[in-house]
Amino acid sequence: MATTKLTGKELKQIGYPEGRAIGEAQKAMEAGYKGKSKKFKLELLEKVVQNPALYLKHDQLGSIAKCLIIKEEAETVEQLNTKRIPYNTYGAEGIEPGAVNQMEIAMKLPVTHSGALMADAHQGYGLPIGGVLATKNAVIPYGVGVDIGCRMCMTLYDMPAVFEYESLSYYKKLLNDNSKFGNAVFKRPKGHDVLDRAEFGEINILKSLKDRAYAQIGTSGGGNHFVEFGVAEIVDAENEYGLPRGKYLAVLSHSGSRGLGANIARHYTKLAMDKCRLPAEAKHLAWLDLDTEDGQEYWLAMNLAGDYASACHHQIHERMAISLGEQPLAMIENHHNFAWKEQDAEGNEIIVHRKGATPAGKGVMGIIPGSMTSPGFIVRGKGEHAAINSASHGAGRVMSRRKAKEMITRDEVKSHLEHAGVHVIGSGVDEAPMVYKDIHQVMAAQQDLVEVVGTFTPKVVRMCGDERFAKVDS
DNA sequence: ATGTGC
Repeated sequence: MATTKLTGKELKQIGYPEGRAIGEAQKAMEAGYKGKSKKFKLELLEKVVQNPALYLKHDQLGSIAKCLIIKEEAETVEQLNTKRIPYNTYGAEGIEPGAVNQMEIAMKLPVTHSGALMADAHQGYGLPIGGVLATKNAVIPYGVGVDIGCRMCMTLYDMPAVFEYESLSYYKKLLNDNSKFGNAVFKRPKGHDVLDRAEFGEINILKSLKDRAYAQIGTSGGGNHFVEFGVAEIVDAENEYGLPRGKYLAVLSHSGSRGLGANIARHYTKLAMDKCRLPAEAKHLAWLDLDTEDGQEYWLAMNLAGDYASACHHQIHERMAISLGEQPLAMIENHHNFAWKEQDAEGNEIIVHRKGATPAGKGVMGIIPGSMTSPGFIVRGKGEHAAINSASHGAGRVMSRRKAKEMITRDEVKSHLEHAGVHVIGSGVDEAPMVYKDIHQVMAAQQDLVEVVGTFTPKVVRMCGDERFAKVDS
């Protein structure tokens, strides 16, 4: 019964390790010991964990014992290398020491091939945000990040890019009608091929995530995610879209894979940390070998989450195009939280993790957003091997969310936005423009990595209003 | 990032 159901926490208290044994124990108790008291169950399970070998052949408890024993055999303790592989840093003067420290730990992993630190780097879990890490046949869930497939997407329109007083309410209405933030979802979610993918039926964790993925498709979530109208200005006449130099009305979106990716990340991070034991300072860098079932499963699930994130953006832009009554001239998009199979300079396969970094292989197009009141950039990668074909994924935070809530007032943000002529729906002070680094300095630090094809100036922005904090609405 | 918890 619900009242006597054991929690993972209780099982850990009697000595159960993180991992499958906990789930097996819960299952066994529900199946064969349903009427028994909590005390009885806990005492029984404690005996199993203390001497699993005795219970291997037991009808109800054998599966728990198996997990406990196999786990012991599978668990290996990995050591860090004493020497770290050298790596390049871009814009070092603007990067906090915590991020550098995390990168240096990552460069000592036995599976590390190479790495680079981007100019917008700041501290994260395991690998810093703005960290690029190439490994040999291993994938690090925390090297991808919690929001798998977090990405940018921009559409450009052959429409006048004017934002006068009369047109503001029109753009605000389009944003309100065609995007959903926070917990909100569309009443009638659009279908998409990604929802029919076989992985949803083939991988256990995905079975339980499909319904919510269906409900949340086309939504943006929270945090630093946004959908905005603005002015794109193409400055490179030799661009691959055939766009003449000049100004365009543009829609820019930033979001990821919602609950789907978050739960995939959580599941496989736990699994990796369970199977791949590392010294405390590196524990979040636990990896999955790509030749194992878990590693292959994560790879498939990660790619599904990436495609789902992409689908969400495409639906946002599709809804906008319908409302605008125009087809976009071009769409530019890129993941910036993901892992790819790529090749090093000698042609060997490497697994490149970009955790808050823009792919910038030669000729690869991408978007590097600034802040609400500073421009973003449409960029073309230069294929710089020293940066592992990468660039920053934005300006980078200069102030934590918590600090922003302490230091910045709603009025300050309001007057800052007013002065810049930017109109905002939603957002909190923790996403105020002043919490970000100067994008121009960041771009200056990565001139060898990308060339600028165009700029984007936000005009009407929608973010997730966070009612717990001062809401900025102007 | 995430129904922000395990």
